[in-house]
Amino acid sequence: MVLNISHTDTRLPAYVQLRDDFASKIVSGDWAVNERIPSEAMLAKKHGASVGTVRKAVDGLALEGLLERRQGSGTFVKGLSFDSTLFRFFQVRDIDDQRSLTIPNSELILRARVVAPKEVAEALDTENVIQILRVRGISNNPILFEKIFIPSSIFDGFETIPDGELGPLLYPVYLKHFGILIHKAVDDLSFGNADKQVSHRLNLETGAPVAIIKRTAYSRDKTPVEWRIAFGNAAHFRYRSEIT
Amino acid sequence: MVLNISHTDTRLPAYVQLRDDFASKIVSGDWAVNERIPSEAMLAKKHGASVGTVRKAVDGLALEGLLERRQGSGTFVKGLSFDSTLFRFFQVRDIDDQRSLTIPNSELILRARVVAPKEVAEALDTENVIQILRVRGISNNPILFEKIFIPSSIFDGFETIPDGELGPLLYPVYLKHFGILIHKAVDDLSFGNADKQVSHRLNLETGAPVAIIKRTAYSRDKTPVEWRIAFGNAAHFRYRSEIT
DNA sequence: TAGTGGTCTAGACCACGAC
DNA sequence: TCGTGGTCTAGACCACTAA
Repeated sequence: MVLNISHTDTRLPAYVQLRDDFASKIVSGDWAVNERIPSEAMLAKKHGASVGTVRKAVDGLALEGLLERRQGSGTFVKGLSFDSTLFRFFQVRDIDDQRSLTIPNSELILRARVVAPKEVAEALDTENVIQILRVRGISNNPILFEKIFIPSSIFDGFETIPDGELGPLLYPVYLKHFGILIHKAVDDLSFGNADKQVSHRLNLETGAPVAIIKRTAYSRDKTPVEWRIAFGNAAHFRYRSEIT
Repeated sequence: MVLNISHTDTRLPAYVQLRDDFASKIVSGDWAVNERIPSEAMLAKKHGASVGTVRKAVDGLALEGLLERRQGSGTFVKGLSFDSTLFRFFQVRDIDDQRSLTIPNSELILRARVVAPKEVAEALDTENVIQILRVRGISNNPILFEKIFIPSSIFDGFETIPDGELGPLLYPVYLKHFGILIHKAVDDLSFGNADKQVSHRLNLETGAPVAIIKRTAYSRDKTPVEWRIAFGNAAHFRYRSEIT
C-alpha cells in the first residue's frame, strides 16, 4: 500500500509542492517582502529538484504577482503594491479626470460579531461572521460607505486588534495577522438609491442615486474569505475594469 | 555583418517567434477553430526547434486562451466562446438574479465614416474612423445603446459588409474579416443622465439615470483598435468584474 | 496499445546587473 | 568578472484518451 503523506500531499507534481512551499514562505514572512530569495540553483539543490522544476514553481508565483524576477539580479518578493495583484480598484475621481490614485482614508465605525444575513452566509458558507462598517473618503469628503463581513473562524480575534494597527487598507491586515492573501475578487456593480443609513453616512439625501458594489474575495486556495457591499455617490463614481 | 531577417524579427527568442507564427496561423484560419493542431513533436521537427521550445510557445497561447491543451488528445484551437477570453462582459439582469448569459440581439442603426471626436481620436490615435450606432436588447427590450468607433485604416470596407453578415457580436466579425483579435479591453464605468438621443433609443425619459461604459479594446500587439461608449438604463444595469 | 500532452532532468550557452 | 535569471536542448518516464 502506498503511504499518504500528510496535508494535501496526494502525490502532487513536484513543482506544485514547491510552489505552495514557496508561497507559504512568502505569506508567513519567512521570505521578507522586497528581499531577494535564494537563487534557482540553491533552491534546486536544497529541495532535491532540478533547476527546471524550481523554475516552473517560481514562474507560477511570478505570474500571480507574488514574486518578481530580475534578470541578472535575482528573484524578489513583491510587496502588496498598487499596481500588482489587487489594486486595480477604485479610481476615485476628483472632479477632473486625473488617474491620481489617492489612497482614501478610512474611518472605522464598528466591528462586531454578528449572525450573517442570508446573502452573506451563502457567499461565505458560514453564519458566524465579523462585521465591519467603515466610511472611506478623501480629506473629509465621504466617498464610500462599506459593510464588510469576514468569517470569525478564519479571522478569530479581528475585533480586538487595536484601531491603530488598522490602516486604510484591509488586505494587508489580513495577510499580516491571519496569513490570508487575497488572490481574486469578483465585483458586481449596480445602481440604486440611498436608504437612510447610507445617505447619512455619505451626506446625501435619502433616495439619492448611489452605485452599489458587491464583492466576494477569495484566498489563494479559492475559499471565499470576505464579502462586502459598498455604496458610493453615483454622481462622483468611477470604476475601472481591465479584461484580459 | 549580420543579416536582418524581414518583419519584426530583430533576433527575438525562438519561442516568441514560434508563438507569433502560431498565432497568425490561428487568426488567418490556417489552423481552423476547434481543430487539433499538429503534435508538439511534429511542430518541433518542422520548425527545427526542440519540443521544450515549442511547448513554451504553445503554453503562451494556451494562457491567452487561443489554444486549449487536452492531455492524451492533443492541442486544439479555441473558438471565441463565452467563458474564454473576452466575454466576462455584461450580465444583463432579467428582473431576477439569474446569471443566464443571454446574448442580446442587436439592431444596427448606422455605419458611416466620420471624423473622430476628440476623445476618440486620442484613444485610437487617428481621426479617420468608422462610426457604428446600435441598440442591443432582449426580446424588443432595449438594454444598451452603443456608439462604436473603429479606425478606417484597419477596418477598411467595414461599412460595406452586408448587414446579414453582422451578427449580434462584433468581435468575431473583426476576426473573420480583418484578422483582428481583441485581446484586452479596459472598461470605465460611471453614471450620468440620458440626453435626448440616449433616452430616445432606450425608451426612457430625458434625464433618466443611465450607466455609462467607455471601453477601449486592444489587439494582440497592444494597438487600440476600438473605442466605444455604451449607455444602459441604470435601473436594470448590472456589471460584473473579476480581479485576478 | 499507440499517440498525445504533462512532468522532470542535467546541462549548455546567453544577457544582464552589480561589483 | 561573477552570479543571476533567460533561453534552449535532448531525452526519460508518467498519465490520459481514443481506437
